[in-house]
Amino acid sequence: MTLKLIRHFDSDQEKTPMSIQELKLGFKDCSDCPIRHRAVCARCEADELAVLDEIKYYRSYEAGQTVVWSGDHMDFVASVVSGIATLSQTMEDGRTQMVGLLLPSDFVGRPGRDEAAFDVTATTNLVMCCFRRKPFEKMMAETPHIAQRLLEMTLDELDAAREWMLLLGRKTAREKIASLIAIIARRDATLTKGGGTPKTFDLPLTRDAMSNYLGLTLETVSRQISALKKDGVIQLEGKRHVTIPDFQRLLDETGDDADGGYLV
Amino acid sequence: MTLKLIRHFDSDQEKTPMSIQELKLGFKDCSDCPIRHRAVCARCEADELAVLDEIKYYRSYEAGQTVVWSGDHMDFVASVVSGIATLSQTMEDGRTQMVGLLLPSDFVGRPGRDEAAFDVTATTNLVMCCFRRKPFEKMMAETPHIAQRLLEMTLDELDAAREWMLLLGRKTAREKIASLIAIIARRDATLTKGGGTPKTFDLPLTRDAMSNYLGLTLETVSRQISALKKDGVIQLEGKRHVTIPDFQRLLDETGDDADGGYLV
DNA sequence: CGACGTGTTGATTCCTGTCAATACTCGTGG
DNA sequence: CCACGAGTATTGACAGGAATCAACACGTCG
Repeated sequence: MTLKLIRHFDSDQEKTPMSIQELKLGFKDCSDCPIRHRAVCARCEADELAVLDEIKYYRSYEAGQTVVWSGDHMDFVASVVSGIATLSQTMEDGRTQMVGLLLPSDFVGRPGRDEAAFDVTATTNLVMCCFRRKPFEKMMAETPHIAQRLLEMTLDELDAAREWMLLLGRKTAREKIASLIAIIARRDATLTKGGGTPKTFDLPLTRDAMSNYLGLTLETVSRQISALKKDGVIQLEGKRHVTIPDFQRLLDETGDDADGGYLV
Repeated sequence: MTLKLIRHFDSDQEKTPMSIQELKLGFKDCSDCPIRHRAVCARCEADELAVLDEIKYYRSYEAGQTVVWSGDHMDFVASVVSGIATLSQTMEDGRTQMVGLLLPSDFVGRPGRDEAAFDVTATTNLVMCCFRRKPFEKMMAETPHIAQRLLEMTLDELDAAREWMLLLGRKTAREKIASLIAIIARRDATLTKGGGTPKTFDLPLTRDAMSNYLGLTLETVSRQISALKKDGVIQLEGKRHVTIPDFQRLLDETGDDADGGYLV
């Protein structure tokens, strides 16, 4: 377990801002920020960052905590700095569907709306860089660099959502699992610069979270992972650590086009 | 059948721009345009419209025609002026999933990308207001009104895509059909100002298109429509004309929250 | 040790897909 | 005028894949 320097907030308690020092983020200011060149602030100049700095504060959550509930009042928007969060929807009878997977640099919240449309949950320990909503909106209207970057990010998310819709609507359970593993493997490769073979990484999601991502039950997820393992498409050490001996073999199982559209 | 004044283009033929007059659009310029206040140009001032006017041209397609194929080069972006188009993805073995339903005022194409990511098909006769991509991108960088509106529209689309993901991943066939009919009924009510009971309208999609929207087969769509009819949730005249005697009853079948989040 | 969270596996059900036959509408052409 | 075909839709029989219900394994933590 990591040190308990990351504080725990109950969602109905008043949350207090922290300074960078308190959080032990590992960086001092925006120029050292790990998401500096990918987040909503990516295009900002030094003077623009200074303005952002005025309205920002850090907040952290422990794995499993809810960041906001659908329908809650949200007085901030935020960027994920580290960790993973999920966006999800729940029906009255408890069926839930994940509708977004938020990774470092991803944006949470919607300018112009003060009510959360989805549940946001931290699936790992999570640090977010929050901006007070009103000043952020004002700044968006004044500094095109932010609005431009946000548009670009939103268009990317929309594309991803549409790929995801194909998966949910038309893929078999086996194809869904293969697709998810391929997505995670690709992302891991870009983060760690590990483009080699075999690819090795940890699944950052529980079976239950995977089932919510894929529109399956957790039993089906477990069965299909076992099947892919039995067929030699993946190898498992423990429950989470995956090795992919032949990435093309995995891609063949996803049902996607041979050339994929992605660079591998 | 409408007059054949709307010209037909084969997708591999050179497409020629048309003037407003040729197309018999029923309006003379942007200020009379039916989508003036909802499309990407909604926030533009008169002088900005004048610039847009320089780079725009109209194009029309007959029902069933493909507007662009996924992977095609696209030298324009566009707004739907009238008619309905769909965005869809197809897997190698022919399985297809609709990922967007484009109604009047909706935007097609992505600034900064010259290759279509999805198939765009006209499901009814369709008129689009096209902008040459390069000058449009230049203009976006210079006139915040366009970028602002596009961001707003893209965020709306992302929200809609996420609702759709819940439908695809977790709803039963019956709930999917009820949801689709409710969506169409709501939209029809906003267009025709017909908020009354019973609601009556035509389904603008074939059974096959509905199945692609919902991630079902057309047989299942047909069966569930028959079932809803048998149970008195909807009434049918012919194949397409629907009457909803009790809208709340229909909403109860969608699986959504009782209060819906939508104003009815 | 026992409780709990997480994950695997088995038996069974049932919803939806698949394959197939038929009906209806609309245009076309003999 | 009617036969014919194409496109659209309905319905039935059947199979199969995923959900459901249930038992059990494993590791961690108190």
